[in-house]
Amino acid sequence: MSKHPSRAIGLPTIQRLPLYLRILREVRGEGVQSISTTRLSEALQVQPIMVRKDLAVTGVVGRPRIGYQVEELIDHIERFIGWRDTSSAFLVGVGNLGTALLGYRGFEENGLHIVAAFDTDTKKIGSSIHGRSVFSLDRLTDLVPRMRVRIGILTVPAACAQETADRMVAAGICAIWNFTPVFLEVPPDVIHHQENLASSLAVLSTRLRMQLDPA
Amino acid sequence: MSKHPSRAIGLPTIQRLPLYLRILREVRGEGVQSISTTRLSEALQVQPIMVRKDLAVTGVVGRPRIGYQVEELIDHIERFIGWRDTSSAFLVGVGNLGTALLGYRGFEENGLHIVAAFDTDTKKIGSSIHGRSVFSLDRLTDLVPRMRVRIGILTVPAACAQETADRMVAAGICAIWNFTPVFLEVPPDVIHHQENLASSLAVLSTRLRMQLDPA
DNA sequence: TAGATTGTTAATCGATTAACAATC
DNA sequence: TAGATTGTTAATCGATTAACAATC
Repeated sequence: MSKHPSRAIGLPTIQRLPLYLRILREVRGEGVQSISTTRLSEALQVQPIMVRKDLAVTGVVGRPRIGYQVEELIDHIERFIGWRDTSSAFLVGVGNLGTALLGYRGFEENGLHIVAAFDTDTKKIGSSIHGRSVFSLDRLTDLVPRMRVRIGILTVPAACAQETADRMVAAGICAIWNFTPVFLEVPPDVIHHQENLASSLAVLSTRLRMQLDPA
Repeated sequence: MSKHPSRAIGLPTIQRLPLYLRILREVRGEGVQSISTTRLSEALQVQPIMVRKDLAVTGVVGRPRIGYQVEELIDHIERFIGWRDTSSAFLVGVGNLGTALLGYRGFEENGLHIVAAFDTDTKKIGSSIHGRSVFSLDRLTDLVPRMRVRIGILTVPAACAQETADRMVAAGICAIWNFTPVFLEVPPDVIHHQENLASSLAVLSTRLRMQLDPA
């Protein structure tokens, strides 16, 4: 029961943990029992010391000469991230992106279960998309507490992002995963995490521009 | 014609540039002519000094007391990122995510034009999705040079990610935007940028876990 | 002019990397 | 035992923030 230092875990570290997890699950599938940071660092193309530093935040302990027990390491990472037991989520906004996320398999293996979707379009309400019912947005207030859902995935058009977020908050959602390009204002106790394709594209575009036109 | 220091622009800076751009386009639409870093920093909830540092990399020059010319600033940011003239891209893998990206409007305004899609599924080949034709993957080698496409968007299943990336590279693609969770091996002159939903989810999940169970 | 804002130079902070003792 | 690997402590590097002179 290692007590983590409780505060100030770096964001980069948290972002790398799922990358290790993916490799670990892969080698577990191959029957590998233990693994060294050297091996992990090769797969991810980072320095071994960084891997050790990252893994340390989960409280896992390795053995010199041997490395880490794969099973134990997976367990520690999953616990640290909060992926050990599945969280339920609602998805609001069944457009292109919303539909795609409903069909995405990767969430389940990372402890996220989208239990239902919401929209304001009467043509969509009552239908079922990738096995999940689409409810009227009006039902949110009712269903969030009843189904004890804490996570809301926001995939509505930018124009109604803030308004929809407000409704999520009012319904009792604890964390909003925001796929719109809008900077939301939410109360300080509500977790807000924004996904930003434009930022990501900018990295790609800038590199490409620099390669073609170094100046 | 300010010459940027050419090397070592921080990644965080590049990722923030599109965020400024979004605000700037918004205020331009309202007829605003000039804007201060104070104003921008409020909209994005970052420090004003960071905004000035970020904008400086684009070579734009502001005026004390006034701020920056909105139009000029937009122009500089777009040029820096390489969004001034549109780049053509191919999308490979027309599953859930691929389909959603084909329907996403945001790319066009950020200088990315997806001109066609590719797949190996004969049921999809020959069809049209969100206005773009779906070709057989075999046509990639032929069409990349012919249409002078430099960017490839990879949305195939994880199992065939590396193989498909290899075909992109062989066809002459310069930059791969990888939406699979696979760490690709590509030649050093090929730009590779990986999108990772799991990393992003981990940030949200960890915060939620820490809020519920601080220890 | 007075004062708000830019842009530069220095200080702080955090993340990555290096060095090395401990250990199986 | 010898040697590979962990984990800790120190050094480096880069990004953010602070201070302040320059300027419109």
